[in-house]
Amino acid sequence: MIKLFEGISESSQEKILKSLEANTFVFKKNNTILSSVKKDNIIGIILEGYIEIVKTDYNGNRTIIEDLYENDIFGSDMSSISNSEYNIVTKEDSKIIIIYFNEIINNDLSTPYYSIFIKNLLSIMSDKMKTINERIEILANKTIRNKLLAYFKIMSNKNKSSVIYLPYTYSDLADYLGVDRSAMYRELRSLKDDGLITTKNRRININLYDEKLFYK
Amino acid sequence: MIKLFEGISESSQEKILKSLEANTFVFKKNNTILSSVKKDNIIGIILEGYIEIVKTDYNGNRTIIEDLYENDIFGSDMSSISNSEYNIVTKEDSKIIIIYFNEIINNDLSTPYYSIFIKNLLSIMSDKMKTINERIEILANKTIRNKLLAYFKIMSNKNKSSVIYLPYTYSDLADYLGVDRSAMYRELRSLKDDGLITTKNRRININLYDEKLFYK
DNA sequence: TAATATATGTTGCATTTGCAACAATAATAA
DNA sequence: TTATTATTGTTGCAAATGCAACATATATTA
Repeated sequence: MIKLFEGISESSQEKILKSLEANTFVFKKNNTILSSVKKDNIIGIILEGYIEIVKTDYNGNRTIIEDLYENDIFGSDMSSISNSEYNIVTKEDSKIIIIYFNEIINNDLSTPYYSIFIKNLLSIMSDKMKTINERIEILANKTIRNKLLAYFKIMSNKNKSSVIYLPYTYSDLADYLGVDRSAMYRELRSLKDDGLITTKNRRININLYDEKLFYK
Repeated sequence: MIKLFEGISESSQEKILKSLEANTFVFKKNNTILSSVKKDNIIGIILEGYIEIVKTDYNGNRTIIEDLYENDIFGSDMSSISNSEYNIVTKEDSKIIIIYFNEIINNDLSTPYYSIFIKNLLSIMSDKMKTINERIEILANKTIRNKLLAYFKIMSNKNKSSVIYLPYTYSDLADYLGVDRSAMYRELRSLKDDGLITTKNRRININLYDEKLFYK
């Protein structure tokens, strides 16, 4: 079920999409679907699949901005004044809708179903802001250790479990945390040595309970 | 002019605020207006003044999350699953509106002016997402030098000028960039030595043009 | 299957950074 | 005005980090 269309009949969905000049696209796995071009005024909504937004700067430094799944949105949050390149890459076969933000704002379709649509969008954006802010909370930490711990805590809270599964490789995690991969490994080892985590492949068990050690 | 009410008559504004159970508050300078308590479901809109959102973690590490002026919003973006404390502090006498987000979503007031209101909010949230994302772009840099440069570039682009004025102290800047103050000073000196910036108090002139040096 | 590419894991070393501690200046309050 | 507090500016040093260069293991593709 697509959250964006919650409470809206299929025929109304079509009317909305038509009036917004929205387009649905289907992409195969591992395709760059949008690079730097014209992502200023669009909102993309993932209907199916798994895509990743990756920033590459002038030095070739890769940063994973976010991983997006069904119901997630992108576009409204990409900085247009940066001189880095954002790439939107499918990690699985994916289906997305692209809407022009101005169309949403300027459309004066004041039907009940359109107002539900807008509220759904508002709600999705609010969720997304929380996600982006968690990212800031992680990145604002000064040490790799604390970045990892912040990441683990947030993931663990989300899953309501002390076990988390990395959604990507450890290299990607380093890119997500904005740190060097080998340095991150050192810290992971140190966390293991301190008994704060145990890992098996991309499965990480977190012992949150020894708070003193946790925040050393 | 308050962007949130753009295109809405004063009488309609009142109706909206009443139906959303919104409250307007006035605060004197240097007051903590909301601490950790119950900020999950609210949106605050700054009508007048200047407020700052500051995160303090278990170790006393301070992070400036954002500085907010007229028309800015807060609340929808604060992570509720973190174990850090967020404080919202007035830096000047300020006037804000607090709205419960659920009221917005669940309100079925489908009048034309309410739909304008929602669109205004959508637009404000979209702007805010851009701002938050710029923050990520800054924090994702590995070195203090590059964080500073990213910050300068973004500010300079915003002002469309190679001169920027820090909106706060250099100590605050360090907290904003998530780095140690003295280490930041060293980098500032190095940037000056390389001729990339000149400073006079909180006025910073940026020489963007020597790109090779800029991204060394 | 073999060949190739990607991911994991480790280390030495130079650089960057955080921390603590200090002095000097500027801003604010009594 | 003077006293007090906050900000600016600097330094030595230990710790953390990035970088480069590996070896090994695991996936992926031909």
